[in-house]
Amino acid sequence: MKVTIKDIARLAEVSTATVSKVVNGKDQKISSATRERVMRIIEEVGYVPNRIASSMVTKRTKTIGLIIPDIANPFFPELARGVEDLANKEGYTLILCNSDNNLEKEDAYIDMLQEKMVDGIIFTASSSRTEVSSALNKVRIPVITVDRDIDGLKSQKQIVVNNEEGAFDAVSHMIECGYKKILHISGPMTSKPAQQRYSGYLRALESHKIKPDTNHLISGTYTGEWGFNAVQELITKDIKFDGIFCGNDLIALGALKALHSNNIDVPHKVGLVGYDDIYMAQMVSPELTTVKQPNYEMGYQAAEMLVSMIHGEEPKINFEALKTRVVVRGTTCTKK
Amino acid sequence: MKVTIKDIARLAEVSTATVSKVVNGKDQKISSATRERVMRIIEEVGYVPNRIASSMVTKRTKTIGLIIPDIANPFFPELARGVEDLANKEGYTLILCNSDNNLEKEDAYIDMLQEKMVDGIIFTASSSRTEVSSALNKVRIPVITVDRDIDGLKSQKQIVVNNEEGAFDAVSHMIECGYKKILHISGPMTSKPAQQRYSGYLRALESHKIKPDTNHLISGTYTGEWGFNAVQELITKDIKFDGIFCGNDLIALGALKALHSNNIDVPHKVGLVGYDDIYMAQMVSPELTTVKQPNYEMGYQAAEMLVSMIHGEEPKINFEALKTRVVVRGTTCTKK
DNA sequence: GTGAAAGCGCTAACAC
DNA sequence: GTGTTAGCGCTTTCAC
Repeated sequence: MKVTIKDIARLAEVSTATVSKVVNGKDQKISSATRERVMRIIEEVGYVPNRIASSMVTKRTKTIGLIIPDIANPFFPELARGVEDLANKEGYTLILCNSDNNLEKEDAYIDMLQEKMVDGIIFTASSSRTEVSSALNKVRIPVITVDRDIDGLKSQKQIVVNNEEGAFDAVSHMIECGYKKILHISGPMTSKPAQQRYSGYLRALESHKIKPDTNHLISGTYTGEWGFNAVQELITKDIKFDGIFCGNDLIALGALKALHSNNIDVPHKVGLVGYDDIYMAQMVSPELTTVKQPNYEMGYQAAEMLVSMIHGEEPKINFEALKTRVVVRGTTCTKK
Repeated sequence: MKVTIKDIARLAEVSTATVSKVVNGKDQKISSATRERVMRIIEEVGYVPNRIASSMVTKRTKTIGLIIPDIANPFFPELARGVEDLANKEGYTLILCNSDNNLEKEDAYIDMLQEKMVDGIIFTASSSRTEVSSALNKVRIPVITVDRDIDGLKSQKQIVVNNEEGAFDAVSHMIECGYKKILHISGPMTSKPAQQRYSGYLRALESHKIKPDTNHLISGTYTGEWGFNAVQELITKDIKFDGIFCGNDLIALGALKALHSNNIDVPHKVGLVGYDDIYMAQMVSPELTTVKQPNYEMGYQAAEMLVSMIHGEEPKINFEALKTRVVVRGTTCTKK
């Protein structure tokens, strides 16, 4: 039989109220004699407070939910880690949900998290979500969206990165290196970041007076396989290019592999730039030039914002667009 | 104000017991007229059942905890994904905890998970854990250890892979390719898997009558940086080798990078084998020969086992050692 | 088929 | 400083 606060109270010959106070550190008014006695008993019998029961009365579970497409996608572990670190620091616990970019799964998780009475939700909407669902709309707890904003989500708080600018900087860098025919292998164009990176790419070309190629945009999925296949096809179809700006690092790594297997010299014949700066970007050779996304920070700051909302503080900022940075490594310049 | 089961009962002019039954599908004995009325009201007012309150009485939270060293380490996302998939399928929710290989953090999480009344825990012990802590010992809910077993954990159920055999197979493969001086760059030798892989490595050499080099074992951490540095040092110190068996893929990828930057031809001059078969192993060129760890399956099966224990079924097996498989790719053979 | 009522383990207001 | 007590929202037994 589980030992409860009543057992401790009985054994220590105090009331449950007293035990509750010492367990929760609200023991300024408890004499140190009783405090110590209570603590000794707790230790002796191995009492574990039931936070579920506390939650019943406090209306706080000290739990937050994180909904992402897929933790196995290298973009998300760091984000998740950032969230968990802040959560842990603030005494919160993290429920992890993988939506697989599936709207129904997303909605099911949103409902479930609310049933479990989480105090708030951090949410990376799937790339296919274009508008607010009814599940999302009836949420009455704080929600922060990360990386991808959702049109029409009322009183929305969000953490995003400046994708347009990041892409602009990356492509400008490529142009300055001297690459002339730069294509863009992107992720699914339904996703906001993909759209934004694409506009940044276009703006960079424009501002350098370069007219984009007819076939400049090749859109697919955010995977290494896609990057590999896209480049293979380019080569098969004999489409010319001397630079590729990729929608993310996975695509770029796949592209790099395809370039290598076709004996195309990177960076001398073709320049290659990714996006995200995942761990692996530095583990290939040549190392991948990419746009550093502050993934960990996004998670951490989102959690920070969420916790402050949970505590009832209106966050100073509703919208934080974190800065990206082009990290020049071995797949660009050294040039030509 | 939150709407509760009482509100629904009042609005539908039934008792809370009836509402409870329809919400939980125990409505065989409820007339379809009332059932539908109740469901309509629930829908109309947007009632969300409070599972915390149910948990109070059912003593079930339908939540499991997962403690791993670090979700940002590429080994764990797949494992976590496997756990979450099974959990979700069975109606469980996953709490994610990163221990950073820190025993205190681990113990704190163990306590916390119990306070939150999770129904069970899946646990990858940190590489520094050599014995059962008191926190771990007073756990009264099902625990499954994954990947790393813990000496002395009573009534332990575990999922591990056969590390010794995996290493044996990998090194045998290298020998058969013709590599003669094969070194082992390992992770921390305090960790069980590291020890087991090392014995597999030794056994393979022995069984092929090869005497290990004086400097054959170079142990460090499970990171790409370590692999890179280890190889650099080997080269600086002018230690000869024509094969490296690495403790994991990260180390191998780092090693590959160092080999490339020193213009050492892989696989013709040096053969290289990793361990784990992380996603990135196929994204480098040449693609990495490695030992496939069924990470996803480990997570999935661990969760399966855990759920069956939660349901009170003694699992048929207490100990499941999953098979590994050598995946021959571009960093070995093609030989010499 | 449906409802009344007890109680899960805890906190917080208030009394003493 | 410490105790009494009324719930928190739900499930479940048992009676009708």
